[in-house]
Amino acid sequence: MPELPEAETIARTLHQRLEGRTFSRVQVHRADIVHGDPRPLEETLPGRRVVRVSRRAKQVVFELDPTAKLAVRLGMTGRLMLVRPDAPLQPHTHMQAWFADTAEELRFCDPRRFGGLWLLTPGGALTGRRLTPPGPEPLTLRPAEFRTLLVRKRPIKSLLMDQTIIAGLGNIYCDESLFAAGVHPLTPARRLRPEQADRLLRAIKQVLRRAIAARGSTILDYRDPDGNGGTFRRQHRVYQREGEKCRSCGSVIRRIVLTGRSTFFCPTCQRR
DNA sequence: CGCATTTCCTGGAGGC
DNA sequence: TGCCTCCAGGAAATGC
Repeated sequence: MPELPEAETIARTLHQRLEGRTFSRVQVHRADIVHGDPRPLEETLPGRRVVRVSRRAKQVVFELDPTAKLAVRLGMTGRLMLVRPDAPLQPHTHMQAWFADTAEELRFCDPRRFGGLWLLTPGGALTGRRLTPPGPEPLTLRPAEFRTLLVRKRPIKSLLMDQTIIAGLGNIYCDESLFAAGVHPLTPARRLRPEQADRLLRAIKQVLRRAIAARGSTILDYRDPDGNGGTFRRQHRVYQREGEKCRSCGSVIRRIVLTGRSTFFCPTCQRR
């Protein structure tokens, strides 16, 4: 499930390979995964040049010239791939794009279709699914601002999972950050002491930086544009380790369900 | 209003 | 082996 580090890895790879390239042809196989400007991508993308590929929250964003953006939400199983044009077409490939100045072909695949593409143009109408503006980026967030986000009494984990509060954290990196900070996931956010809040933000940044360095976590589906997995899973301390021993204290890692999501933590290292 | 629960969707896992 | 049911999970909609 692509979260911030996976989206960052994908965006960096695509930027390296597609910067300056101009779309020549696009084929959409499922129109219902495209949102935003209602004009078909087949007409709007060809002729536009890729100025930059970057990441915002968990989205991969293509900045184009003439001015437009293509935002890609990967959802659970979304993949952006760079392939040779003769590569066999995998099931659930919803879009293919070709370029005027490279043989590489870009494909968007998403079996579960929780993801999608948003074409954002100046003054363009917005149709289809909504792209809610994400909260602040954790890697550049200042401690003082982070503390002001923690005024709710919701459990800290459900707050960190809320993309409108803070962008880019999903189930894996929430659990790993809370462990690294020694904070119990059910702690009401407003009950965190300022020093705990500061420690949590430092933990979030460290976990994300290490995960980016490892090119993300591959559990089942995640792959980068070249089909390679990330290796951060080896460094997981709690995520999907229910019943195994805590690497710090030896206690048995527990799993609870919080707002419908599996939540893993060490009952000793993360006290209420 | 604030929070929890349900919905979307498919493939993989587990039961028998 | 094969069929069936269950379930994960991000984000939006719905419910309380």
